[in-house]
Amino acid sequence: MPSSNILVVEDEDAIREMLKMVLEQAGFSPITAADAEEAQQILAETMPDLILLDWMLPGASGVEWARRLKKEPQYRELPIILLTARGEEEDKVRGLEIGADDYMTKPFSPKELIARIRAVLRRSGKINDLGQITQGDLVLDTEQHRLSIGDKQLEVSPTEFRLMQFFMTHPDKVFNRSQLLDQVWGRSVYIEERTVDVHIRRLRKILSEHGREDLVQTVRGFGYRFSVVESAGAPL
Amino acid sequence: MPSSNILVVEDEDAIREMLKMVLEQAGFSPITAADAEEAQQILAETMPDLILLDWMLPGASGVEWARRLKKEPQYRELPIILLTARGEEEDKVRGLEIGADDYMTKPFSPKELIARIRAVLRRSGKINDLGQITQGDLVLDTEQHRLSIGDKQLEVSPTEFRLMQFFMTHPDKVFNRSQLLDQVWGRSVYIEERTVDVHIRRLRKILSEHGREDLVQTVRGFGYRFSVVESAGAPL
DNA sequence: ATGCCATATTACCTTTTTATGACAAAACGC
DNA sequence: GCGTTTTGTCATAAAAAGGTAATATGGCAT
Repeated sequence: MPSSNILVVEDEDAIREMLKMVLEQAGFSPITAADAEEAQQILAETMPDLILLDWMLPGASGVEWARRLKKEPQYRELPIILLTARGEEEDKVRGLEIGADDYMTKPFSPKELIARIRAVLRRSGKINDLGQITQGDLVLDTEQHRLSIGDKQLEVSPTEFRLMQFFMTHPDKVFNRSQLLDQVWGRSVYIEERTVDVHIRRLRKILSEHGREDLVQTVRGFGYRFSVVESAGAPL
Repeated sequence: MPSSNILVVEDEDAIREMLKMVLEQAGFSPITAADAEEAQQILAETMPDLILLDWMLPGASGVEWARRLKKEPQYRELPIILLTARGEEEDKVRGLEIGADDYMTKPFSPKELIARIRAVLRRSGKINDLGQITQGDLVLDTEQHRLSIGDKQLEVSPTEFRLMQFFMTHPDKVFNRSQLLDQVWGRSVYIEERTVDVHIRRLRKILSEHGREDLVQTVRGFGYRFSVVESAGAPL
């Protein structure tokens, strides 16, 4: 698996270098820029998987640049984590307002930074440029309309495909039956909530035939969750 | 009641439903009311963590109701976010005057709304940036509906989860059984007080299986307290 | 040492929730 | 049209959770 490219936009040399080191250490491939202009040039050449952006930048402010980025369709889905010196709520709200995916206040621990980057990357469902969504060794190809594990094709019905697509683009989050009906079947459909159970079972059956047992998890009293990470309480 | 309860008071059906969906999506548990009266009834039964209140309501105006609320000690600390169609400064000032914690003008983006709600909740010490509640090395994630210690998942039942959530959002404070029943089970439930003991025990059992022994403490004659700090009386 | 009271623990039963299997209607491909 | 697949629903089975009551334990005052 090629490592994720992280575009680091930070004007202070020391911090930029520090970030670069930390990211490399964690197995990412950082590309650095000192200001928005330089970052823009890099963007023209290569599409990173995530941007780490300093809130305060000389010239065009980082936030301003981010706002512009988020208006361009090709960059809309590019996750951005903002870095700021201050931890003021107001900033935070404004940051998230413009579409940042997360927010960190300096000083922060490298550990936390890495954790958040991973979280954001995972949340974004890692859609690659081929229109594929990957979760673990599952690959859902929207263009080909195929779901596969490795090179094995899974035979899924249309509804199962949509359900799977929704799950894979929203991993690790619980949804109740009503939400699933809304999202997968479409709002304004009058369908028994229990029907969701049935489709979940059908999906599970197919997955289990390929040795994937616990991807779709029951959250009793609430609904279901898709997750590629271990769910059970690991034995001590 | 898996996560933070948001009481939504909004008369327009469409907007109310939209808000409900957005909030659910974000992992909150919305409870809706169409007017102040209905909202008042809900308040009598369950204490939400935050109120989203429409400025203009039929009958008793939302603002009027909010003002009354803020006079009652038990509701004083309950955060309120006002929603209004107009963006007039005058309104805003009046809104904040009566004690609203934030203010949003329609139309607003769901993302911004969520960000503000989280900001307000966080200010009141209830939730972190990611929608998680952290106490020591315990992390309760409302979105994922997971409770974990480090990367180990704890298997808890719905009631245990709610109980834990309540404890984690109200650490270091003693609650008697009646209060716990009200808060965790919801007012208007007739349940034996001793039942709380049983659930406390079940929670303790799970926690102790992961080496956390004294998080839920007995306060003889009063009730129980959750605390991650060392209980007094254990000299090194 | 004893009685009392509050909490802890255990066992049991009921209710709630989810999983499953079967079936018929609907949609689809040919 | 006709056979096949897909889909939604129901009835039932299975599992999990919740609540209660009975009992055990422990601290404390007498």
